Amino acid sequence: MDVSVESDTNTVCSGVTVLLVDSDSTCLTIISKMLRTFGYQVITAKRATDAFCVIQAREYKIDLVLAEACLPDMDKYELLETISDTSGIPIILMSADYDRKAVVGCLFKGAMLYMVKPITMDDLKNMWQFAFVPQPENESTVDEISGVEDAPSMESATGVDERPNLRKGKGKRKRSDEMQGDKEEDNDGTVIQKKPKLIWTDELHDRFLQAINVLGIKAHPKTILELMNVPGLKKVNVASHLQKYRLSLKRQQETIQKTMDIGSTLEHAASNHVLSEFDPLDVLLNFPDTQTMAVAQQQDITNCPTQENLDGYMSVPYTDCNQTGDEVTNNEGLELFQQMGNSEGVLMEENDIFNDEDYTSTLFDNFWDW
DNA sequence: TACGTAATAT
DNA sequence: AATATTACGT
Repeated sequence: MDVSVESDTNTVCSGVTVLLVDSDSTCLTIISKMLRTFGYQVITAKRATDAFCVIQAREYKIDLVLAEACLPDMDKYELLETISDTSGIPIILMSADYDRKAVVGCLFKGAMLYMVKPITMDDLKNMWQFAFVPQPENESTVDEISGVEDAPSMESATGVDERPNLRKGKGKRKRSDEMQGDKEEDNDGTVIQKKPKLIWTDELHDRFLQAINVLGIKAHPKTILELMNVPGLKKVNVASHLQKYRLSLKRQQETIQKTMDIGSTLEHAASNHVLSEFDPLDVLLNFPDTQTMAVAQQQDITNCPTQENLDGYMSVPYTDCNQTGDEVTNNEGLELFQQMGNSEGVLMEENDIFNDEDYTSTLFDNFWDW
């Protein structure tokens, strides 16, 4: 060991929180240890999407992202776009392969530094300084063009985020009394963030519905996933949601069946002059239970509660997120669908598409009108 | 291997 | 309550 770590070197980095992203467990462990040796606070993630979730969750103030350039779930340029551009957190990339073009490309895309593995202690020693390099405001470029004024991003309402986050005093992070399952700490004391649950926002769910509409009978988890084309969304997410969706469909059908049964009995009774003075249809409409059922059936059966959630998932720019190579289908509908999702990084106009009554079909109409 | 379903866990 | 995970049969 030619690098000796002195105690005063420790203090230099001790306020800097690094989000370490590497799919390789060994790298993750080693680099994490090295970082902690210098006094960095380390949060680890194995996938780009996990890292993104950590950042979006804003539970920790990340000063620096140190990420392996080759991650299984995201291309390095996409990683830079999604994380660096949206959060403004400085990103340092690392990789074993040293392709000059790639390095320059990453720098051009906003990376602070591209380090070639293996990472040495020296590589990490001064890395904290990047947390203090002012980041360009890249959100303004779009707004300047469109002439729209800066919309205050609402998460600044927390009023805290001033990066870099050098804690005064030796501020310990939240301790175990506040940890309820989504976090844990390994034997090193390295904080490991478990992947947060996916929240099916209205937008996400709409996209899901659209995919199902387009696919029709071929709507299976895999195909839906591909068609939705949402970074970070996994097949299991879709499968789980699909299961729930189908269950609710089934319940809906049963409800309809019940109403029809009641209707027919009433009709039957009326024809037997038991209730001859009532118009069966009228009875049906005014019969409290059946009415509720009819109303219930009109509503969107799958309306997930709106929550303040990972705007992350939907605010991710969709453009260029198909490096993972979606198979292009010849289906016209599919192409339309893709275009639509990729057009603006916005899924759908926020107008009054989403009203209660049968907004599925409204959406679908809108889809074809696109 | 992917899928669907039910049961169960978080 | 919503979502994730697991087990198991297809």
